[in-house]
Amino acid sequence: MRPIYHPAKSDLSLAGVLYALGDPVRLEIVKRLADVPGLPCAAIEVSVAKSTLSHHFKILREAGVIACQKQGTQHLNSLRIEDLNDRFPGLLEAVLQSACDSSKTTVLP
Amino acid sequence: MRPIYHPAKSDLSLAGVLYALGDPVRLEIVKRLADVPGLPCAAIEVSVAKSTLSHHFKILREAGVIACQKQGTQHLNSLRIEDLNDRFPGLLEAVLQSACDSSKTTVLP
DNA sequence: AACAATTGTTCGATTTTTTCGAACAATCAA
DNA sequence: TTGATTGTTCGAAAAAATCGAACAATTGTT
Repeated sequence: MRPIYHPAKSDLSLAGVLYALGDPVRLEIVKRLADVPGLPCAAIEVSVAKSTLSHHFKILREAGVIACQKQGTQHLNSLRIEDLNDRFPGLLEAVLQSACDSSKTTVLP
Repeated sequence: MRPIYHPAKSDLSLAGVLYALGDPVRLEIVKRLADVPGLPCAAIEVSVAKSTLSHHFKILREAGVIACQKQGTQHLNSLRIEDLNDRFPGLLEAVLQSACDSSKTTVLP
């Protein structure tokens, strides 16, 4: 497998990060990773096809929202909290607070 | 012309707002409106077709990011600052601060 | 009243993105 | 080896973005 691409912190763009966050499935992924860092893709329970979920992880990764590390057959994902806070102070906190405090965030159709 | 649709504050979704903000053109619109409330569409200088710009305004409006009021032939746009702050505390401030980078950071009421 | 100018929306076609299932690749365990 | 697990890639279909042209609403001018 090819090495997994991650953008440098300095290459993150606000529009790119907001775009990555602007999808219910991806927002759910981010919310879960905020609670439990290091989750594999399969630990996210959403009602989309496996290939679509893989696509969502790729969007998040290439936007710089998450980092991904191979371990065995799994890909362990975590939020790039420090990088995000450094480039966009307060953004992640605001997103996570809004995403979690309602707790009725529906991901399904 | 039909009356212009604006979602109620309670209908705003985080993913919808983030999606609306996750585009360079729309982010530029929001940035300009943060500086100068009440701008008509034509005051935004971006390199997209007029019809595309109209589409971007519609996305922002239907996500609840901006409100739009007809006055003559113009549509005066402004950010729904209070509604956004009420539903997603800290989000707009973080976005505007990162979007405007080191320049003036006049943000919230 | 016309008539044109200004501002923005809507329409139809093209391009781009998203989504899905199926096939593929990598790793581990028996 | 074989099988199970985890995730990616491929090709086609569905959805969304973009553009230019045409349209609509209002204002100003003749």
